[in-house]
This record gives sequence, C-alpha cells and structure tokens, in this order.
Amino acid sequence: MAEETKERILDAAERLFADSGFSATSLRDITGEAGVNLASVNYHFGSKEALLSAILDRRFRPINDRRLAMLDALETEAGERGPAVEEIVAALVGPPFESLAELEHCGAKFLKLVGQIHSRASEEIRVTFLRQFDRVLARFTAAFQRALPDLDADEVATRVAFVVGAMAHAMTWGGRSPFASRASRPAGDSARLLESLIRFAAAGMAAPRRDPIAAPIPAPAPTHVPAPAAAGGSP
Amino acid sequence: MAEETKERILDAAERLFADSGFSATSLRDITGEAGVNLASVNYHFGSKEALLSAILDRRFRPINDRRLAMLDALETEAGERGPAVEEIVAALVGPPFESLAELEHCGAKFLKLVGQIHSRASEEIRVTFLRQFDRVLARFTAAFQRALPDLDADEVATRVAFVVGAMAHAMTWGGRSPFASRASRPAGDSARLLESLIRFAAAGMAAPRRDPIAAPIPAPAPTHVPAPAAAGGSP
DNA sequence: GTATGCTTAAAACGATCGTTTGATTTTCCC
DNA sequence: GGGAAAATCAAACGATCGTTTTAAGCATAC
Repeated sequence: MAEETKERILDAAERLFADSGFSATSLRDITGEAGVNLASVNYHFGSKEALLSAILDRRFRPINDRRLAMLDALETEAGERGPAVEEIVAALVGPPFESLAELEHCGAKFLKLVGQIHSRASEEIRVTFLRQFDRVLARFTAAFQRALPDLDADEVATRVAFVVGAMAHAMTWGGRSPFASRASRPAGDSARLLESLIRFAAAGMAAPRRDPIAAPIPAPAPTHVPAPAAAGGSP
Repeated sequence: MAEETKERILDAAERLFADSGFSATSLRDITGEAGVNLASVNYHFGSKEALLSAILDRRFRPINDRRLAMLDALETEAGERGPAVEEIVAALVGPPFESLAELEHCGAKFLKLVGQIHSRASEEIRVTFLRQFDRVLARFTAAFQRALPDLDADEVATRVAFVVGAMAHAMTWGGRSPFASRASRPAGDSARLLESLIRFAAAGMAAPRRDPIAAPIPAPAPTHVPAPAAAGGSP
C-alpha cells in the first residue's frame, strides 16, 4: 500500500495547497483529507517542503516535456522560416490546459497551485525547478526571438513574462478577475479559455515594438503613448 | 506616538507580507521589524487579517481613484467615439506603476504584495475589496467593450483578466519570469516595463475575435476587426 | 493634586504547527 | 512459515502561532 498512500497524500496536498496556499495548509489537514496517518508525510517525503516539491515535479515534468516536444515538432515542420508566433504561444500555454482536460477531476486544483507557485514561491522551491523551467523558458524565448526579429532580446523576455503572467492568472481564476463577484465559470470552458488566451498572448507578443522608427501604424488614431508615468511623479 | 506606531506597523507588515506572504509572516516578525510592541497590532488593527486589510486599503484606494479619474478624463476628452484601447489600458495598469515611482523606496514592496493578492487572497480579504475593485473592473470592462464592439462581453471580461494577470505578474517579478535565474532588473526600469506592458496588453485586447466567421487557422487571417497589431512581426 | 482616556509594555494564554519517537502491523522474499 | 524490511500507527515533542490580559506610562482636563 506504499504507492497508494503516497499518491493519496500528493492528491490531497495538491488540492489543499491550491485552495488555501502552502503555509496556510497544515499536514494534519492533508493527512486528514487523505485518510492516512500524520507521520506518513514525513516518512514518505521527508518534510512539508519536500512534499510540495514532489507535487510540482509530478505535474511539471510531463507538462514541460510536452511543451518542448511541441516546440520541436513546430520547428521541424516550419523549417527555415520557423514557427509562427501563435503556434509558439500555443506550445507554451497549451500543455497545462491539456493536463487539466486529461486529469479532469483531480487536476483542476493543480492549475490553481501552478498559478500560485508562479506568483509566489519560496526561494527553496524555485531553486528546485529553476533548471528545468529555465531550460524551457530559454528555448521558447529563442523561438519567439526568431519569429519577432524586430524586437530586442529584452523586450521578448519581458513579453514572455507577460504571457506567463496572463496564463498563471487564468489558471488560478479561470479567466475571471480575482475580485469578480460572479461564480467561476465551469471547467468545461477551459478549451474556450485556452483559445482566448492563445489569441490574446499571440497578439501581445506580436505588438509593434516600443519605438517603431517613425511609422504611423497605430490603428484607430495616431495616439502617442499616454504618459507612461515619468519618475517625477504626478500631481 | 499613535499614528507613528500605526504607520510603522503598516510599513513593516507591507514589506514582510510582500517578501514572505501573509501566512508565513508572523506578528512577531512585523513588530520586531517595526520596533514596536507585539500587542500593538491587535490594539491598533484588531487582528492580523484586519492589518492586511488596512495595508491594502491604504494603497489601493488612491490607485483605484486615480484609475477612475484617468478613465473619466479619457472619456470626456474622446467624446462620442470613446477612448482608444491603448489609452484605457494605460489608465488601468498605469496607476500602480505610478505609485511605485512615487513611493520609490517603501512602495516597491507593495507591488509584490499586490501581485500576491491578485493571485491568492483569502475569501475574507477579497470580500473587503470586492466592492470598490468590482466597480473599477466594471467601468473598465465597459470602456473596453465600447472600444471593441466586435467582441462579446464574455471575451472582453476574459481578456481584461489576462491584462490583470500580466500586470500582477510584472509587478511581482519586475517583468522577469519567476524562475529566471538572472537578478531582477533595477527599479529604474519600471517606466520601460510599464510601456512594454501597455503595448502588450493593448495589442492583446485588440486581437481579432475567436471565430471570425470561417477563417482558416493561420495567423495573418484578414479580418475586418481593426487589428492594430495583429501582424507585427510574424509573417 | 487627582481623575480620565489613550497608548505602550511584559507576560502568559491556549491552540496549532512540523517533526520525531517507538511500538506495532503489514508486506514480501527466501 | 519465519524473519528482515517496509509501512502504519498513536502519542508526544519543542517551537511558534495569534490573541488576550494585566499593569504601567503619559498626556490633558478638572
């Protein structure tokens, strides 16, 4: 019954961490929910932090593998010209949503946890996943850079961070704003949410660069950027 | 010395909550950092949760006021046609960055806290700010809806959530991905970061809608939507 | 002077936290 | 079937948590 206990702990902890956060969830909450003994966590995982690390590893590894596999396939298929922005975006934000659809009942909570980890993670935890995640991010940033040659590397990295932020937020709140009073949308809408996210992120990535020489490209009216908060402060 | 104690608690708690999160920060950490007595927190604020509420209220109120004032000014100026997407975006995401520039030293931490609150907030706290934040969100969603008449209300609300997510992420991580190994960029770049965010978010908001009649999948599908930034750098 | 209303101080409260211990049960290979 | 290894269990550990209590400072109004 070893493996069963471990997985029941992982499932329960994943659910509770996602709902209440890491610090606010006690081991007694977890073992109570999982129906196992309190000491099982420290026996099987060593510590509470190691448990969180195991949770993230269990879900992140296949997701990141799939991300890189999709990107590989796209680059092979596209050949010299490289994949389009929207395709790269889909390879980056799609896999987490796929895992949602696959796991259905028990995986939905994980997405909330992912969103939380993206927004706040202890230094300890970040180090654990820095390597594999950094690898993924580097590959995708390079792919974006090739598809968007007009942007400098810093701008590409910044926009990738925006995409990650929008994705994390969507995962945590299901596409609704955190303070919105309406109930969160049903899980069946995740495919639609993903589609909206891809479209939004692709357009954002492909936005004209900060200082497009002197091209009056903007759509509705030639509006200059409205006062991006100069350091002097405002009245 | 009443007001001084209260503000020292607020400042210290704001800083510590941003760094370590709400649950992971003890009142003893706060009072130790602030150099005040432990009981002062419960005396002045009533409870730990009420302290967080006071912190958020102190910073959020002027930000939300400024957001609405900027939107009012934009709508007055634009007249019948309504303000442009990029202007609305700037009014939504600009004020938090302005407060960063104003507060400089002690406000920087607040942005991290805001990012955390956006991604994970207890039910209790959310209720406190639901009303004023919901009002802001409703106004901005309506403004976006008018500027983007081709999108249905649900899509607009979803995209606004994406913008909020990208903003929160940028605030928490300074435009870098959470797992990136490089040091976070200096605070002086916040103006540049804001400019990038506005451009990114405006393009994402104005992306062509999900199902433009019956267009094929590829990126540069010609739609009748204004699409100011749809084909920025991608073939 | 004393009384009064805030504010701070020190100490302790009960509760809960993550972790460990040591005994007991289960598993599984020989 | 016996015995070592693995897993579960109840119980307790010390530490720390948010909160409360009680008393001491310290102004101002009488």
